[in-house]
Amino acid sequence: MAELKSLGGEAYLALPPGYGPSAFAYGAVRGGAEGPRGAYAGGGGADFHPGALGKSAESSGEQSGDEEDGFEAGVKGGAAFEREGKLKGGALGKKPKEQRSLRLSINARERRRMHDLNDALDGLRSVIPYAHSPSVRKLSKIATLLLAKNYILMQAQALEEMRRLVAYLNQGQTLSTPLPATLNPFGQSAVYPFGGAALPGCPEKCTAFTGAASALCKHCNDKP
DNA sequence: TAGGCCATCTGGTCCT
DNA sequence: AGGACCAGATGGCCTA
Repeated sequence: MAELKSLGGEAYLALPPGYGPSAFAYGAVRGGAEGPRGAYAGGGGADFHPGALGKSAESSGEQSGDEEDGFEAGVKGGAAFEREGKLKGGALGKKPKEQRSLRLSINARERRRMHDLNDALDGLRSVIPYAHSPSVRKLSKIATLLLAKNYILMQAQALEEMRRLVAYLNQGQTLSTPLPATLNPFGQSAVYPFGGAALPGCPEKCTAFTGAASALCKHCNDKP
């Protein structure tokens, strides 16, 4: 988290209570960051055959073994399935063997879908600035999403501040000139909250800025 | 041991 | 009809 704050200089990359350091920065790898735990080694299915679901096959669509593995009697959901004694196909009057085959196919698709989702989350993690050390536990899903959101907000504000600085440096131009729509994806009313009040210590210069202490403002930095 | 996180199964719903 | 998406349920693993 320290790394995050150092990048932004502010707390935009901080997570809400509960998703903070305790959520992922233990400094301990949980079964190996990309290790067995993440490799669907067993997952939930009590009788699920771990070996058949290696990471290599998950999102590639190669679920050749799906039709066999995972549907032993004791599988978690399978138990429910047995209990219910019905499913879509059953209602349609399919033979039990066809029902089972259809169910396995649906399960495999869902598994693949979730693996793709996890791959996307991994991709998101890879571009979020946090400690990517093997000694640091992988960000949880919720932490990844919250951190990504804050990171986007931080980048948006930095961009806005940079634009205002450019306008300020170009003294000849009107500081209040709105940015072209093409350069302001958030429109006139930005989604990120910061006001336009002058900084107390720098009223004559910082009215053009956002109201937040700015590392980009020379006057703010000069004044004690 | 409790709580957090996760993978998987499942049935329902919506869309093509 | 088949596929995608979703939410609930279940159970395993890990950490405090």
